Amino acid sequence: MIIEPRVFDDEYPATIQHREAELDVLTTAVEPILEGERGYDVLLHGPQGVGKTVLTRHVLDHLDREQPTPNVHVHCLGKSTAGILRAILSDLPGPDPSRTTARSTLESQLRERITDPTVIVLDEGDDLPATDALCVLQNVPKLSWIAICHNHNDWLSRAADATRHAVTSRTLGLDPYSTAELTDILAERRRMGLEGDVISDAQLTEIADEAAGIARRGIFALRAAAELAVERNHTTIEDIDVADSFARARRQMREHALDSLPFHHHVCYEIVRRRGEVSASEFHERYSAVTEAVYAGRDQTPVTKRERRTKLQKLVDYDLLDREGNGPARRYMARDQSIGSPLDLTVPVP
DNA sequence: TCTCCACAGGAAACGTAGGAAT
DNA sequence: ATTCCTACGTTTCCTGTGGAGA
Repeated sequence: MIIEPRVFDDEYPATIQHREAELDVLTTAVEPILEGERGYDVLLHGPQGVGKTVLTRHVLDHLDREQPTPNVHVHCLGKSTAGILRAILSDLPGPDPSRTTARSTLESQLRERITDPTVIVLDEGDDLPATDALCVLQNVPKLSWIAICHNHNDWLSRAADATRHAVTSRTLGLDPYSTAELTDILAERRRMGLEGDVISDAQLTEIADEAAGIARRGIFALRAAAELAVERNHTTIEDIDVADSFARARRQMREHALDSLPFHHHVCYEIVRRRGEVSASEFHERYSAVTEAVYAGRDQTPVTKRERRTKLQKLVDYDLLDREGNGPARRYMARDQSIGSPLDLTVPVP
């Protein structure tokens, strides 16, 4: 049924549909590069899964075909200024900087290595204003950047004046797609990734509608529907497969997110998940009760309350936990209690 | 309404691993 | 071999906030 699984991956280079105006703005921003000049800096914003990264890749691939232009894609989430600079240098020709190379050294290496127009894509850049990375990059003559974030108002209010000034005329927002637009996008994936007519137009529209304009959600659901049909020995995707696809797609996205997190996060997640819902005080009480068993024989040691709060925040950001209330009334709950940690954690339930 | 307590989260300090310099 | 330097993860300290109880 699925003839080309890659079609449903985030990185798959599909054609860009229903983003003509946005494509134009981004293309104009990199146009000076064709004249050997530095491009314009851009802030690209919009909800998760509406194609910000895909659009950026498309524009840079097109630019590269017209005139070979180095570009570096950096995942900024959780990185410090030095971490971002190091990631850029690692991707450029030349020796990789070490973990402890001084920041000032990284800055001068960057200026030395970037002699031709280069574009840096700062993906997941919501926390960039808290770092000095943009100030450093703005001082590299031939370098321009495209920062990708979710909430641009918040981003701009936290950004340094120079940064805000650089993107005032080039802040570009991507809205969720309409159901009709997303149906078109899904139809293309159907054509490239699935056998014949295994799914009807009406079913595609249903998926698009349920995805509420979020392309990634729709594409994941389409793949999930096909997987379910195969597992159930259906010759085509049936309505029941479509109906069940959304839960499976959400589950896959969350499992992937949990997989990517380190040990402490798994401990915190499991404590909340096994209870379903806990208050902050119950959480800390439980953490203290299980640490001896959970951390026994490991390199890591239990973390303090303050650090646990940071881990919980990350789990909320990753859509694995939800929370309600403020202060002492705050409660944490698992978004999907059926998703367990892939690590075999022994968190005894009393 | 006031006081107390626990939590949230920002900022600074600290300890450590590991690369660079001597 | 040693000493120094750096980034990073974590802890410590702190201020602000909200609910519970008097």
